[in-house]
Amino acid sequence: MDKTRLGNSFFLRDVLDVAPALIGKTLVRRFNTGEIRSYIITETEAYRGEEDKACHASKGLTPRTAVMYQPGGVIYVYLIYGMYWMLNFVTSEKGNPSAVLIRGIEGFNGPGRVGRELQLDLSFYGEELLQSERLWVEKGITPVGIVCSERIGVDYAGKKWAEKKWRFLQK
DNA sequence: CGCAAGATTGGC
DNA sequence: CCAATCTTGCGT
Repeated sequence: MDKTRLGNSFFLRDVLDVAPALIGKTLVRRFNTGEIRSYIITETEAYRGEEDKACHASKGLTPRTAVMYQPGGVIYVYLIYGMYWMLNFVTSEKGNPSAVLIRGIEGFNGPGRVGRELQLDLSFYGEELLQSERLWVEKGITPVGIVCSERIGVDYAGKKWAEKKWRFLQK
């Protein structure tokens, strides 16, 4: 096991700490062909607990959100608009359903493009980042600067939650 | 059981 | 502006 792979202690923190900390980290994907590609994470968004109306866990514990109730360090993927797989990492301790959406990696901006590049599918749901042979996160670079802004596409959650500046990106 | 909307993207 | 494409949650 690689020494630089980020373990559960990295993800067992508040999602508002983990989301910005992921900027500059290295996302590693080992494809079925055996090819390994690495990408620097450039943009993330935090979704924080049942009270966050923009977070899927605001619907409570369902088959879809169940993985978010696990301890941090596992993968949460879901299909949106029938064609895009969104990549998320669960954070926080067990029972505090939060996750970080990976909105951008170097060369690929937008969560849909990220999922397409990484060739994600439902089989990644619940996979542990510390154990996975095909997707994990490693120590990366020190970002020169991180800026935050409002999350994208969550107006439906109402003003209180839509205006939270929980989107983080490399300056 | 039907249906509207979605943490999006790309084309017209 | 709007279609693609399908899962999910909610209303009936």
